[in-house]
Amino acid sequence: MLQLKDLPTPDVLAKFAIRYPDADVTAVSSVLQLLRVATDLSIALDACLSKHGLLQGRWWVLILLMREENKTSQPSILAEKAGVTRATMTGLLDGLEQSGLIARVLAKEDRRTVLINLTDAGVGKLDSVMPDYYRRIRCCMQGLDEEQRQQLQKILALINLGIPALT
Amino acid sequence: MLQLKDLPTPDVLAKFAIRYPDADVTAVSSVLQLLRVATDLSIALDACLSKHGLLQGRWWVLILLMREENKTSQPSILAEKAGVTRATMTGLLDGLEQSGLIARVLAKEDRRTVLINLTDAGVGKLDSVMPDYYRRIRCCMQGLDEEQRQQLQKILALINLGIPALT
DNA sequence: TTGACATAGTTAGCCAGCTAATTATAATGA
DNA sequence: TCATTATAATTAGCTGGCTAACTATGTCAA
Repeated sequence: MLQLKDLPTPDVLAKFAIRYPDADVTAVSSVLQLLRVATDLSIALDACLSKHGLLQGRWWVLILLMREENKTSQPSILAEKAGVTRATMTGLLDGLEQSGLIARVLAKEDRRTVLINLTDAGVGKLDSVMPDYYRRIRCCMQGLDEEQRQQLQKILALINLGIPALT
Repeated sequence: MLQLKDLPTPDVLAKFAIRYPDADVTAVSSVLQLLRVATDLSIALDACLSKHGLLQGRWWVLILLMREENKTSQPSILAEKAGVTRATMTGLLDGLEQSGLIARVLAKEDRRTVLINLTDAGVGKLDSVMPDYYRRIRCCMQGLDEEQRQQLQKILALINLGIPALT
């Protein structure tokens, strides 16, 4: 995702709206600001993860495993939940296995499947990352009171409703 | 950016909040939903661009040039405004030049700089993409009235304030 | 039983970002 | 003046996504 450092000023938007009458100025500026804030957030959180030697993809796999009762799952399920292809998940798991944060174990009941285990080292890694990560999220949301957080969630849900119609 | 298909349910969040007391549950769920909606939006808009044979990076360069009075700029300035490195901008411009949408012209006053011109074909490409793009944005924001759009912008600005403190 | 199909995971190769090093030109100060 | 430093753009090589093709295993119906 691009960082969109230079959002259009109102007069630039207005000029584009003259050339392209389909433009809904307040919709466009809202969407661009939304994309921009999300990108900046994502970059800032990436920086936090990389301080701990992690990238977003691998970190998310650790979280997904941590959610499981027995800290175990399968590559295809992890891929689905993380929103990446199975090929990409293979690569993520390769990296995590090399770092000793997960272990691959062959399943007995179906020899096609591989079970992915979060190791103690993996749990330890999360225990060192998550407090830092959560502290940062708390910090950047501290300017919003509970009502504003609910407003945000409601508005995001409304936008989300419109997304399927785009495809 | 990951697609985050599987956001934590409230009870998963609560369990994590027990292990990691720094977690601010409503902050975390707001941020995750924000990232998720933004990613989905970005993916949907990418799909729109790719129908027209464009990728986000190249398309954004065309827009930046279109904003200029004389439809001209420089690689380093474009890189800064698009939030990519100059090396990446070189690659984006290579692609656009091959498609004939921009032209490189050597500057006379400083022979280190290259002037980038949006060609007529480049303008034509924007003229075919933008109406479609704007129509989609209008469509996904149509569920929000003017007041909600303003609320969103205000809330995003508040979050944005907190981001610098993260780094 | 066995041939067709489905599923799990991996491999190979592409692409668009990135950093670091390189080339060419300009600006500056002893 | 000319050595040093700064700047503009590019090139080379890395990485983590992707798609498509492949291997191995399981399922199911004729």
